[in-house]
Amino acid sequence: MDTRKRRLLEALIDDYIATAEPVGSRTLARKYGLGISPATIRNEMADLEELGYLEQPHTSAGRVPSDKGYRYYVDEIMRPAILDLEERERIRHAYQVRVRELHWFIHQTARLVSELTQYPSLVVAPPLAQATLSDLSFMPLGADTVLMVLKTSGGMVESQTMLVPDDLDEEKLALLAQDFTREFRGISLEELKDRILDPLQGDINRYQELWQLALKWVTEHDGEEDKVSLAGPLNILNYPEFKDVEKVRRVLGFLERETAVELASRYFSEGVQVVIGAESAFDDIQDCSLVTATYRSGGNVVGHLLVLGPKRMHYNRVTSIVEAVSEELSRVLHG
Amino acid sequence: MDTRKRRLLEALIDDYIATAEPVGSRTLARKYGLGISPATIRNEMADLEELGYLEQPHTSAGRVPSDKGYRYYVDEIMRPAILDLEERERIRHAYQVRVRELHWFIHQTARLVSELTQYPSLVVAPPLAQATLSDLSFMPLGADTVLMVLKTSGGMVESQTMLVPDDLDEEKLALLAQDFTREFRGISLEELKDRILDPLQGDINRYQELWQLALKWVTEHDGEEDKVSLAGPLNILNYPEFKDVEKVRRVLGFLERETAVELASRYFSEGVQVVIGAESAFDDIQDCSLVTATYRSGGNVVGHLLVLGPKRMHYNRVTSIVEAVSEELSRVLHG
DNA sequence: TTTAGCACTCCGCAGAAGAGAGTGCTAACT
DNA sequence: AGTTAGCACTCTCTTCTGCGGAGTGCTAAA
Repeated sequence: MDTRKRRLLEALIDDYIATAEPVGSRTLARKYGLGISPATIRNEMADLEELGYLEQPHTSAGRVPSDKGYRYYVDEIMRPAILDLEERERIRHAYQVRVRELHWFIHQTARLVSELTQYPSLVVAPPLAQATLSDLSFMPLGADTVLMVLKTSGGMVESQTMLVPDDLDEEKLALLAQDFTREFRGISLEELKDRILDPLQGDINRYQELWQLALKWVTEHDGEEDKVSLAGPLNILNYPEFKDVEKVRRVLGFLERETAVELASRYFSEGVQVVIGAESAFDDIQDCSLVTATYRSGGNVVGHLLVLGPKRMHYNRVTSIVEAVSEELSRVLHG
Repeated sequence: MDTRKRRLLEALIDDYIATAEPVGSRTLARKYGLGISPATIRNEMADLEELGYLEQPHTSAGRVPSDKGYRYYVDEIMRPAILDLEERERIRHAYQVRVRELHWFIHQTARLVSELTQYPSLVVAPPLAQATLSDLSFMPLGADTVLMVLKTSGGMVESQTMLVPDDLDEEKLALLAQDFTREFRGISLEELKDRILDPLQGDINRYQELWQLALKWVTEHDGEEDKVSLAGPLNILNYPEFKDVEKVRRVLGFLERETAVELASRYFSEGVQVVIGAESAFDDIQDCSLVTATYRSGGNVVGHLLVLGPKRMHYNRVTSIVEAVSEELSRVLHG
C-alpha cells in the first residue's frame, strides 16, 4: 500500500461520497490532479480491488469502496474536518439555557447533531441506574398528588407527579423525603433497587406504600421514553441510497426500536467510534454506517450519541461534530 | 342518487379501501352480492362518474372514488365502526397511571391512536396560554437553581428548572411564589402576557428579574417542543400510495413542521372532523385525508388530535377510535 | 513503469409487441 | 323500460430486443 494507492483510494472515496456513483478511472484522472493517466489508475485500481479495498458492482462499472476500504479511509487516511466558526459557536451556545433537565439535554443534543451532520441522530441518556442519589423531595400539589423531584449527584433533576394517599400532609411528606434522602444519599440507583424488597426500618412504616412508590419511581424511571431522543430521521430521505421505501422502513424502524438503542449503547466503548456496514451485525443497517460517541456526566456515568448514515458518509465531518458536541455536552453536564 | 347507486358506491369504496386498486364492474359483481350484472354496473358507474363521485385513472381502468365520492361516503353512507372489546379496554386503561403531566397525556394519546389506527397520529396540547393560573411555586434545588412548578386550574402540572440569582433563599422564594400566586391566580396565561411589561408594584422590586422570568416562563412555555407529539409516522410506509420516497418526505415533513400543527389546530372546529384530499388546502397532503378531533381539558380549553392517512382511509374505524379516545382523554383531564 | 489503443462486457434506456383488464356501445332479452 | 350478453376498442403493464455509453482489461509501444 504505497502513497499513490493511498491518494488514489482517498480520491475515489471522496468522489464516491460526493456523487454516490461508481467512480471510473477517467473521472478520477480528470477531477483530481493525480498526474497519472487513466490506464495507470486502472492498474492501481485492479490492485486495490485485489487487496479488498474496492469493489465493482459489475464488470465495467466504476469502482466503489468496500467496507474494508472505508475502514482504511477512516483509520489511516482521513484528516479531521475543521468546523466553521459558525458551527463551533453553535455547539458552544447550544446549552446556554436555564434548563437543567436531562431529557432537555438529550433532545437538544440530538437535534443539534442531526442538523449539523444532516443525518439522523440518536442520543441515549446515561442510565439513571448508575447515577447516585443526592436528594429526593416532594412538593404537594393537591389533595392527593405530589411532585416527586429527584436530584442526582451529577446535578441532574428529574421530576414527576404522582398520586399518593391523601392523609399525607406537607409536613409528613417533608419528613418522608428527609428520611429517604438521609437513608439513601450517595447510593447508586442501581443498588437502591435491591432495597425495595428489604423490610423497612424506622418509624415510617405507615407510609410504606409511598416509600415503596418513591423507591420504585426512582429506580425505574429510566424506563421512560425520554431516555432516548431521535432527531432528523427524515434526513436519510435526501440520500439516493434510500430511494427504496423498504430500506427506509428498515433503517428508521431500527432507529425507533428501543432494542436497537439498548444493544447499541452496550455495544460501543468510550470515545468516538465508527462502525461501517456489516461491522455492526444488525441486519437492518447492513449498508449503513454509524458514528458513535460517549459523553460523561459527573463521574464515569456515560450516555451515548449516535449518527446513522449511508456508508458513504462524510466521516471526517461527522466524527468532528460528534466529538465536539460530546465534549461540550460532557462539559456542561459536569458544571 | 337512488339506493342502488348508494350501495354500489359503498361497495366500490370498500373494495378500493381494501385493495388500493381501481375497481372494475366484474370485481364488483363477483365480490359483492348486488344481484346485477357487470353491464348494469357499468351503466351505473358511468352515471356516478358523471355525477362526480367516481373517477377513472384512464379509459379502461376500473373506477376510483373522487374526493366528492369519499365525502358522500363519509357523510351519508358509512356506519360507525364498532370497536373490539379489547380496543375499548385499551382506550379505557390508557390513562390509568399516576402521572399528571400534560406532555405525558399528549404522548400517550398519540401513541395509542397511531397504534389503534395504524396511521400516523399527531396530538396538539391545549395552548397553555388559554389555561388559567392556579398556583405557582418554587422548589430550591441548589445554590442557584430552582424548580418552577406551574399548576393550572385544569389540574395540569408543568415544571421546569431554571437558574436564579443566588441570594434567593428558600423563604424569599416562597414569598415570591405566594405573591405571584395571589396576584395572578385565575388569570389566563394569555392575559398574563400583557403584565410582563407593566411596572411592578409591591415590595418585590428587588426580584424583579426573577418575577419577569417567572412570568416569561409561564407565558411562553407552550412554545416548547412537548406541546405536540407525533407517533407512528412510519405507519404510512405500509400503504402502497407511499411507495414513492418523495411523497413520504412531503407528508412526513408536513407532520414534523410546526407550522402545519399550528395551522391545523386553528383550522378545525370542535368535534370529529374529516378532511378529504384537496379540502385541506395544504399542498403537501393533497392526496391524504385527515381525521381530527378536539378534546377538552377543564373549561373550554381544547387541544387537537389528528390522524393522517391515504384518502382510502378506514374512515369509520378511524373516526370511531378518534372519537372514543378524545372522549376518554377529556374525561380523565377533567377529573 | 507508464501510456495509448482497442476489443469486450454490462447496464440502462427506448421502442415494439403482446397480454390483460376494463370500458362503452349495440342489440337482444325479459 | 330496464337489464344483460357480446364485441370492438383503449390503455396500461410487462417482456423482449437492440443499441449507445461507460468503463474495463489486455496488449503493445513509448
